Amino acid sequence: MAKRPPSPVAAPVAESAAERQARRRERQRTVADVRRALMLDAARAAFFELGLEGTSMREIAKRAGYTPGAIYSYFTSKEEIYGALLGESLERLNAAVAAAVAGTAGEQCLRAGALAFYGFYREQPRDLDLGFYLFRGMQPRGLTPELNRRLNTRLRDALSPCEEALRQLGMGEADAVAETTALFAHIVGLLVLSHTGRIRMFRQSTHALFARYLDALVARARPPVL
Amino acid sequence: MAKRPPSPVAAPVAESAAERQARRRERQRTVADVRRALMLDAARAAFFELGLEGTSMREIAKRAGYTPGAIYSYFTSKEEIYGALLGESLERLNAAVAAAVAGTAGEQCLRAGALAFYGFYREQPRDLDLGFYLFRGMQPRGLTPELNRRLNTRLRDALSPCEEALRQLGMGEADAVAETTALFAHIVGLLVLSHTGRIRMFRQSTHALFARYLDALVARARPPVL
Amino acid sequence: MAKRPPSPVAAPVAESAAERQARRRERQRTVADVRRALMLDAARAAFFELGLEGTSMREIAKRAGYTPGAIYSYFTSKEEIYGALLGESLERLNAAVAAAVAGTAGEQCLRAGALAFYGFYREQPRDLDLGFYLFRGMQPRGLTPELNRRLNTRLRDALSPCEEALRQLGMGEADAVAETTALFAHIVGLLVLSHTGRIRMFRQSTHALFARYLDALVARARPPVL
Amino acid sequence: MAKRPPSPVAAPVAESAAERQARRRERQRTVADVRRALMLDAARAAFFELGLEGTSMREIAKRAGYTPGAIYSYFTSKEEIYGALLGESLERLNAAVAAAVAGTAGEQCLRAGALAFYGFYREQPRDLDLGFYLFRGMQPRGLTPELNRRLNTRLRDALSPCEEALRQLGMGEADAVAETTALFAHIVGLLVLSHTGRIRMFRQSTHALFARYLDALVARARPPVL
DNA sequence: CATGAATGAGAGTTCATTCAT
DNA sequence: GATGAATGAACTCTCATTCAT
Repeated sequence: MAKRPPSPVAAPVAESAAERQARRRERQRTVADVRRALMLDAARAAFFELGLEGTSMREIAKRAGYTPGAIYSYFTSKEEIYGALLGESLERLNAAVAAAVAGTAGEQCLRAGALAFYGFYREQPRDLDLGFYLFRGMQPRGLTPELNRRLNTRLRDALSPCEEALRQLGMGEADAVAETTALFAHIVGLLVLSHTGRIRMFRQSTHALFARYLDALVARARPPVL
Repeated sequence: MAKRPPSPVAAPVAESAAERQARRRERQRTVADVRRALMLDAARAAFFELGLEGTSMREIAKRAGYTPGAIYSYFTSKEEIYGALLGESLERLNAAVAAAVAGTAGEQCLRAGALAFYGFYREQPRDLDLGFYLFRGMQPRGLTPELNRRLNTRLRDALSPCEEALRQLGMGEADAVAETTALFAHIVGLLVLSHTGRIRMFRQSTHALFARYLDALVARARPPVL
Repeated sequence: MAKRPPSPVAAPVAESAAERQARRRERQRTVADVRRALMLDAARAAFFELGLEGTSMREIAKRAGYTPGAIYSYFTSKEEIYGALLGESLERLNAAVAAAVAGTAGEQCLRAGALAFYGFYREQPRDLDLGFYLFRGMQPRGLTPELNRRLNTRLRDALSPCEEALRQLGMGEADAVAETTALFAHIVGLLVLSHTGRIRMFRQSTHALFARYLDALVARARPPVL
Repeated sequence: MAKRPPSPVAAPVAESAAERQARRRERQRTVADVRRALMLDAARAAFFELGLEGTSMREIAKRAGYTPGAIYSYFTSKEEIYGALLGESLERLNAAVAAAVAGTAGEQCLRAGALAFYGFYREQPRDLDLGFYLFRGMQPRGLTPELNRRLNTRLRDALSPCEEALRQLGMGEADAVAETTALFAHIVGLLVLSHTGRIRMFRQSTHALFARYLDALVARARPPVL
């Protein structure tokens, strides 16, 4: 991070005007970076506390100890802040995963890495919001509890044929429910990834992935006969 | 109230005042229903085009051919509109699933039902937004394509240990990538369901479900030695 | 109230067309009066419960069992309702006073009448609102309790010279406070009456009345020397 | 932060950067105060012209030469404006009273103070509205002059027993009318003070005060026989 | 670089009143 | 006479962003 290269042979004499200017520019850039980071800290704290859409530029500025206008010296828009925050979130994610898999291999590595990834977002949902452009932090606001229950029921209704089929295929009660829930989650996950364009980075076809999941599920439900 | 003098010789076809009033009321209710549906159509179109949070009451009114105040004759708030729209979305979902599984059983039913569920949201992402309160607020605008690519890379980096582990366990190249992507989707799906409270309706523990998924994945990666 | 004059020589034969029409008109007017009264009842109840400015035409209509438009068949505007309500309030006031003074005379009458007048408004502040065009029922809304206290203090400060003077003139502590409060009330009362034009009906000069009050107060404070 | 290179030969008159900044801050605060006062002026003018509830933030902004949003840099809500205006009104009241009683004592002080208090509100009724939350909402518009006259008559009717009693007790015609009017004003004043909670600040009972007034009135009406 | 006042657009909601039916 | 949908204007307040200083 220290951008000033150690001058190997420090000239005892006065530095040239050009050198002085270069050093000054560098120092300024460092100061600017610090302040930028300070604002990002404020923004992250605000986002995590108030949600993406509950956070105004005023709020960020206040928390950073600046006035609204000052932010625009470091970021061109609110969205740029969002982008910077997302980048930083991903660095933390990578660090968490790397720490978890350090010194492991094979199955242990798979389990550790997957759990770290899962745990990262599990513990800090706001990072998930950040990662998938989710406003409002996915809270059911304004829906009466009763309406919410009714809607949940209908959602579950749509999955009941699958649940019933799993039982028909010989699955136990508890397993059928668990597998239906997992199926539901898998579908939602695939779709969120698909709609946010995240799945493209794996060059995978959403359809193919889903077909694959279904095959494995059927295999689990109808165990090898022999 | 009956202003019509009693006709001494009531024609058998003439309807009574009460009947007329009843018919009038019904007609009005129908008209009201039609207009309510009209507004819902406008709201759905607006939501689908502008996103949930980009849609204002003014916009809905304009699309429906009304002034803002008129909406409040049919809905008490913006959130009620959202609720109505969500309810209707779920009805369409159930209809789609029911049609797909009609006359099937066992594995065929499982596959048909799951595919219908998946396909419903696949084809109309806004229904997914609706169903999971996904307010997509900031999207690409602030994210330059180049930044987006860089972020995607970092996201993928976080999953590379798992991918590598799968290969170590003997999985082929293509399978390893596919399973990693599927793992990613499964995690995101579980988390979205968890944060929106949808998983509660199955009375399942997110952690247990994830452990189960991991076990199955390991089993797939390291086939029975027999 | 019965508007139909008793027909002295009731013709046993059928009444003329003109008579019939007259009777019908009268009946209709009676019906209309009843409905008007019904709406006034609803309006009064709403005003008394929600205050003058918290009451909307919708609210009045709902309480009367009608739709908003219907009101306009009986009143040309919200303000006309207010006028009618005020008239009716004054009738109740007169009835209350009349009942109180019935069978009294002299001092007893004075005391009974004044107390009845006072008690009428004391018990039902909304009638006071009505009588003096006071919106919001005179509640200090939106002022923090602390600010309210501060302002009250400043108001009292403005009266403290008078209080001090009363003590200087020989009045006891308690009496001085009481007389200051009474002075305050008298001033406010005179001004409210003056600004609402109510004092004109007595053809009295506000100034003269206030001078008179002051003279009496001085006399009370400095009792006759002899 | 100091961008000015240190002047090797500091002129004794040159102010330091800190001084300059302090001066700048003060100037800005003064400017802000001026603008705040400007907005208060606009608000007062609007209130005085349109009444408290007829004045919107838009109106205030327009009169101050700003857009609605600008007001919120100086006041957090409409009610805060109201509070500030009321506070300022009370300061003017205190100044007026203080000026009037300066150098007086005893009876002279009592008369001067009371008259100043009375005169302050007499000359500017809107200050009275401000001080007692008198939102005059409906006023004459809906009350035709003729209806107003009729209502005034009924109001006077309610007081006629008292007027008559005063005459019975030996009071002259003119005095009876004056005392009745004064009684009316006193009642209204007490009630307004009571309903706005202003009487509480004197820790006086409205009832006791009214009884006291009545006693004094009776004493005036029936002079000591001696 | 930082300020902070100001903009301008827009948010959801309410209301008295009108008028075709 | 009554309905009730609809209007149109208004309401308070919030926000990202700009810009002279």
